[in-house]
Amino acid sequence: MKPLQVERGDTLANVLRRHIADDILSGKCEPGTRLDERSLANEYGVSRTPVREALQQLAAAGLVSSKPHSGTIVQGVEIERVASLCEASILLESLCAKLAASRISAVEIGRLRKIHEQCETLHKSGDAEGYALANRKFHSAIISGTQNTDLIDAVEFCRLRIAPFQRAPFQSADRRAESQKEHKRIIEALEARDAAKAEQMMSEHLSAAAVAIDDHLQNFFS
Amino acid sequence: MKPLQVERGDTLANVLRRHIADDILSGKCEPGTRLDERSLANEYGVSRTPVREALQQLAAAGLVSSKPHSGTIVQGVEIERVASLCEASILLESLCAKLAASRISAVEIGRLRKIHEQCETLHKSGDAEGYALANRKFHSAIISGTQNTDLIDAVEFCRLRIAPFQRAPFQSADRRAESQKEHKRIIEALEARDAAKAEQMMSEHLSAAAVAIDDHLQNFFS
DNA sequence: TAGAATTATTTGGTACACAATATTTAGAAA
DNA sequence: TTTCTAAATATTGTGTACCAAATAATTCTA
Repeated sequence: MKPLQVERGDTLANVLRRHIADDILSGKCEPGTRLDERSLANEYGVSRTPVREALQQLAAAGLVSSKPHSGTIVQGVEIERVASLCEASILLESLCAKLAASRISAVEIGRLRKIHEQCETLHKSGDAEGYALANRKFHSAIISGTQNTDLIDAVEFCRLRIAPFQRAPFQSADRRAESQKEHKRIIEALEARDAAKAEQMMSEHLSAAAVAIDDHLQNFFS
Repeated sequence: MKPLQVERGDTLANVLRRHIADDILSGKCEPGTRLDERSLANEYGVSRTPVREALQQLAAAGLVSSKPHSGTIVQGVEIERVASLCEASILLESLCAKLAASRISAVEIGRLRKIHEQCETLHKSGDAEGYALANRKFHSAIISGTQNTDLIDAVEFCRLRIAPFQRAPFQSADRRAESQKEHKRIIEALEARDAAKAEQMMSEHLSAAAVAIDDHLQNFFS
């Protein structure tokens, strides 16, 4: 039974949501896993009520899918769906990179550089999980650079869904090294305020990532 | 007490969510209105549980905002936020139009034309509410034309938030007439499979809509 | 073996109680 | 009067128990 702590101004349901979301994003809960309310309630030592609410929030975010009376499962790996997710992500994030080129602040670029350095350290130390996490931060930082909360929300909404599939490719040090080079080019384009180049670089980066994800899935299903 | 009917394979919470969402989108619940659970439960003759779940879903969609222990209110009219919403919507839907130009099926174009005709009828009969609804369908049809469910979800996620503010401008017959012309040009671009033009036309159309929305809000606050 | 009927299990919903917190109201002090 | 503090209030958040409804699993029959 895992102990939970709720800060003031927060709710148990929210804590649960984040906890379960972490388990999904970090791969502890594999896609396809059934999440039944009673088990989770027992596991965390709470009643069904907050568990239900947490699951509904996750369903709204698209991390799990639930059908009335037949429970909720972690969003599954349907290979053509991943392709669709990758395409959406490429389109949306390229758009963000283009926009961010003219809007991201100097402070934010500084933060971006710092994240990039952290990525480098994690890559060299072989911490694939850590790298995946830092990579997410890197992309979020660029999306935030658009300075438009509603655009940010929409794009993050899409990114959240693809997150569970983005970890796997980073197990490969080669892919991490490639990714680092691509990140560097993106930062340079942003610093140069070159919108077209930032868009182009982001598109190429995510296309490469998409290929890596697809590769991994193909291996998985053979 | 409003009677509710739940279809098989659906839940009361979902029915409630749609009902409340309609009330918000149609302007029956004005922005800023407090939605307390007990009142809603009494109003619909149900218990608090499904009401809570419906409200949480609406919060996830961004139609209402809720803070722990202090209830949920219909998302308010902050004028700079509307501008941000409009910009996000312009960017995302233009992207969709560009993509849809090469992907939308002939059947879908047919459906689009039909919706366009309905819009024409509603416009001429002076039914502003009906026009606003049909207008939403028109835009959704184009977004769906991208054939990418994840992109569709992300864009609709943004569109849902702006919906409450898009009704007002259509009170003006002039704006409806302009809108119709713009819609026509968009359809023609899509039929010609001219991606650049479809993108351009959609961007201009939504920019004009954004100006109309802003105009209306300025009048409202003076 | 395939299909139909039955059972089991899980979710969806109701009702009620109580705890926790934000908000408001009233009161005390400056 | 004003402002800060403290109690009162209302609403949300969570727990418990129970039942209904629907799906999933199982058994039985043809």
